[in-house]
Amino acid sequence: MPSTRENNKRTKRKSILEAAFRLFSRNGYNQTSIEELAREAGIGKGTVYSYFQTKRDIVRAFCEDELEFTREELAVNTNPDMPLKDQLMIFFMAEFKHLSRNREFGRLYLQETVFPREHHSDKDLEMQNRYFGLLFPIYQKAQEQGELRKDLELLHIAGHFYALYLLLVSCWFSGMIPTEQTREALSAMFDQTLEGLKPKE
Amino acid sequence: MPSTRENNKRTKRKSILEAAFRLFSRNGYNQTSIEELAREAGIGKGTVYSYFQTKRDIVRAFCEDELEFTREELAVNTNPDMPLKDQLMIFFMAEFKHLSRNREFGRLYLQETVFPREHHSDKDLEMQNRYFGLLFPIYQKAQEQGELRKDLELLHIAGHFYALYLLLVSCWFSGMIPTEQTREALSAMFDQTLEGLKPKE
DNA sequence: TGTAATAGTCGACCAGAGTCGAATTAAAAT
DNA sequence: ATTTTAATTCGACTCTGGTCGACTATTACA
Repeated sequence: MPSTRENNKRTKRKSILEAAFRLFSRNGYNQTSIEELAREAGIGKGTVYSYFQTKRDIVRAFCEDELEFTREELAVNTNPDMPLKDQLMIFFMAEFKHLSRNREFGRLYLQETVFPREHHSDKDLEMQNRYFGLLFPIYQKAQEQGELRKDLELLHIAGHFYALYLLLVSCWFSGMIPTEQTREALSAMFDQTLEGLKPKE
Repeated sequence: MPSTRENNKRTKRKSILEAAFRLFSRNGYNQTSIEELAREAGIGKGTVYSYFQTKRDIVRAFCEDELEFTREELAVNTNPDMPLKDQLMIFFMAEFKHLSRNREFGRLYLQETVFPREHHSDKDLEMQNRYFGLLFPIYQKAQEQGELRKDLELLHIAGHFYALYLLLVSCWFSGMIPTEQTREALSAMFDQTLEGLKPKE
């Protein structure tokens, strides 16, 4: 029995996120006040804070939903028999596409995720595990097929590629790499790395 | 002739930074109000804002000073004849030491530097150039001495190691790597990478 | 030395993030 | 149906980052 309450809660949460998306996208994060946001969502200011702890948490929730969606979609469209390089490019470029569509959101989310004030919470760890769960099998298979050295820990491999992705994103944010060149840049960095991680003949 | 004015300005700027260091370190960034900071520095609130545009700029200025100091010190203590790996470890661990001593400052600084709202300013670019200026010669020499493949661009090499350092820092902030294990973790990642970047026999 | 121009200081003020407890509404108990 | 209990909503309120313009000290110039 879907009680009136639970129903209401989910609806309101969604309407807050939708209002946030509209307003943040149109006017920017800092230019949108919580009061305005509450008005747009048709509720009182205080109510917003019973759904989200802080203004930033709204961004975070939005990104997490979006990211999950992106990754689910990806898990379907990806083919585990492709070469490692291709799979990595598809994965990280999808991630980047999501980021570039929501530059401001993505920025705030990354700031807090990559350099968090507190140690990772359970929620963070869960997100991380889901991320690894998506990539580990790909690296593992690549090891089995001789595309990667077998003496490397999966975690190190995953970290290595993730680090390069972070660098790309950082360069993009700071304007060193324009959007059109991101693919090429990432590709070059991955090639360089894959060259080093493949087994010796 | 050091005019009364310029003298005063430098003194005040310093006293703001010192007060900020004391208060931010003791009570945290968010727990310290500008008014409190002004009181500690012995000036009015408005005056703080004639020295720094925003509260965060205070952190930024502090870090830039500190970073410059760290790097100058390093330039003296480092020996260009050491193996590449050793030099890199010294450089990045010095950087990390500075970070871990001022965790909160470093965090805020990295957030803005790695994922900036705007494209890099002239000041940012200058910092970056000074950074590259310190490392490029090291990589170049390593290429000449056969420690690194010669077909790689210096920028790519520098980016690669910097990316790994960023990852380390991120893992440290999120609690995945405790302080005592940072050296070991960085060392392992560098080994893995150097293996891939060295010339084929 | 006196006066005009300029640089530097200050705190009252404003706007917006986040809190709190009173009021309202839904669910449970009788 | 009525009362009790608990969840939810709300906006007045607080606190703080940042602005503004009146005030003061310094310098330039007559």
